[in-house]
Amino acid sequence: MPQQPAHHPAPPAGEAAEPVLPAEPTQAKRFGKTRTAQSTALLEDYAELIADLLATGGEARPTDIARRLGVSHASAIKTIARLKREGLATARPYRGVFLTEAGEVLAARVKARHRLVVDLLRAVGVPAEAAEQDAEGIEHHVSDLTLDAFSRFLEARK
Amino acid sequence: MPQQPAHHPAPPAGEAAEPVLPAEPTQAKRFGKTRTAQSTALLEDYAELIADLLATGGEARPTDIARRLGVSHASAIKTIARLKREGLATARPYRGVFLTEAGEVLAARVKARHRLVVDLLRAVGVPAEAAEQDAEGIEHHVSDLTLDAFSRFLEARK
DNA sequence: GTGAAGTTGTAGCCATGGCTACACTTCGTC
DNA sequence: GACGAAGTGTAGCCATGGCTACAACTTCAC
Repeated sequence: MPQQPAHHPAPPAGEAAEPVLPAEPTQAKRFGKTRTAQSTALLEDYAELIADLLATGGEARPTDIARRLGVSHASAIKTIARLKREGLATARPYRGVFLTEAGEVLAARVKARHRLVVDLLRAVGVPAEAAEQDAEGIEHHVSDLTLDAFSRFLEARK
Repeated sequence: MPQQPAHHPAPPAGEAAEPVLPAEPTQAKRFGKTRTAQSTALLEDYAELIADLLATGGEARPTDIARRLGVSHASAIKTIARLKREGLATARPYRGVFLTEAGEVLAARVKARHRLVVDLLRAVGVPAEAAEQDAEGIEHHVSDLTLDAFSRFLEARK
């Protein structure tokens, strides 16, 4: 959804175009980051699911993915196309979806992160069902720094 | 972004339209919820910011809001229009933005939730800056149940 | 091999939430 | 009071991610 890039028709370009750092409010950076995160979240979810399907069932068909996520197959196919564009997956017509090297890496990272978030929520007393559910949304907004902290916290109280 | 509603032209409608519960996979519900959350997140952020501006500066002008969030004023105005549509804010042309009763309530809830999330992150060892930043994204995905757990956890170790 | 059923892909619509460009207030200064 | 700067509003574009409808392909049973 964010399409900041590509735009900015480059200020007049003739006249030095003032190098004014717009004194970007600190809140703005956070805000932008949050908005952008949402754009990768979907790809992360797909990568994770595809990895899961391939690992267990052996096959990741668009229809399976759509059913698991509760969206129409058309939506799934559209997103799969985007996965391909981003170099995370490969898929030949009527032949199922596979992850590229990069896709595998992403999936593994996402999966590990998901577990860590769920574990932390459980550790602070969140009921299992709520932990699973909320983790789904939370995980996409957890920075590496925070992840480290979670990890240390869990380690310490083990 | 989700526009599930309004659609569903109602299945044929002539023939009983099988009451088949599609055996909705549990994952689907979580997924849908996450996707939908994103749609309210923006309104929550705006409500909170407007409340903040009104409380401190006394005025909430579209341009101020835009600057604080790092978006163009046009984008801000568009979202303010949506706030109005949803009955969360009022605004007369060239006269600044105000929150309705409902908007105030939302803002207060969001603010409290934000604090709670930040406090919890800090409590498990996340550095201050990262806590603030990640909370911005996380807060929109924290259920009441989880919020309660956070609250109890913080209380217990106080 | 043929046909029906299921899967896949494409086209086209809608709302959100970014953006720029341009027009129109409003306000402060002189 | 007139003027220019700043703020406001509108229009129109783009990408994402939903959806339905329809067409094309595969598969499987017979």
